[in-house]
Amino acid sequence: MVRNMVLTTSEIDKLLDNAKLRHTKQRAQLAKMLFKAENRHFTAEQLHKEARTAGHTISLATIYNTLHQFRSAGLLRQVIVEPGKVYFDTNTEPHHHFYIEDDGELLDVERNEVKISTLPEIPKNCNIREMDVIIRLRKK
Amino acid sequence: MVRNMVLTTSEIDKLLDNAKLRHTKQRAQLAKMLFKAENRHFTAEQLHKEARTAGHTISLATIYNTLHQFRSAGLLRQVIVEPGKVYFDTNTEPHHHFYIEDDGELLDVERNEVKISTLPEIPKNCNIREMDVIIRLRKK
DNA sequence: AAGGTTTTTAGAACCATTCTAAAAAAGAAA
DNA sequence: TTTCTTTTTTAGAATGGTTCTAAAAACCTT
Ligand SMILES: [Mn+2]
Ligand SMILES: [Mn+2]
Ligand SMILES: [Zn+2]
Ligand SMILES: [Zn+2]
Repeated sequence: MVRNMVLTTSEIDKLLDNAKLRHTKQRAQLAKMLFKAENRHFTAEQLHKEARTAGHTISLATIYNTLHQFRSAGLLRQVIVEPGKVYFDTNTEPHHHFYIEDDGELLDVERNEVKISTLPEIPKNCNIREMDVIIRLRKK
Repeated sequence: MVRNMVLTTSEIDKLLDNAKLRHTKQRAQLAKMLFKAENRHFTAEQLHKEARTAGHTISLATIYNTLHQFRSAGLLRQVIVEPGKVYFDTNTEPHHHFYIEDDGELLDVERNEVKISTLPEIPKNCNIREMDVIIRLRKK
């Protein structure tokens, strides 16, 4: 998918088709807000506020529904760094995070920026699903 | 602190003294439940249920109060791996975790079992507070 | 346009956690 | 021990992010 600019209408159509989701006003608006050049980390409520500010009429329930649908389609992933709050991430490549605790900001760390040379033995009967590295930061 | 057995009454006294907490029945009961030979990972509600089962009369509010006090005293740390739920950990050494997603179980990974040879550049004006590695597992 | 299906929505429900404020316990002073 | 002050415990209310419910709106096919 092209990602070096705002998506065109036909690119949004394609995105929703690929995700096997019907083309609705709300899904198109959210797709357009989310899938631009830069990756983003955000919560459902932040996105809701942003959509309303942009003049879109969309309920919080639809934000949640759509985010989960995008996630099932592999367009978003979740990041858990704080109790009682879920971040969504447009970067679906395996990667890691800085978390600036002072203001709740997440920053990407490319996978190759953290070189892990030794791994512990995995418990029997288990497979690795994912490995998260979270580097928690405080501002000086 | 001795940790290769159940704590004696005087060891619990010492633990509460060090934490600058008054010696109450509830705090002593919880300390005795928590600080044994093996480290534990648990939620507040799990601990509440366990305390009631052991015949102790203690409210959930006191469980939360005490866990936070123990944490401030450096006797416990929190682990965040799932939305809407906080795990407490009696292992306060820097270390990492396996998280078995199927049954919500946390397992310790010693710090030296994960060798990290390259770290990304830390954003300006920030210091590392902590680094968490969570290896998410699924049962075969 | 009609009919059947999916989506959106407002508001209720949920649930782990925190808060409130009153009763109980602890400690100090006498 | 009695009294006084401070801290702790507690039941239950409140909170807040998320999910659920079920009815209205939008969508798609015929
Ligand atoms: Mn939020
Ligand atoms: Mn719990
Ligand atoms: Zn990211
Ligand atoms: Zn641990």
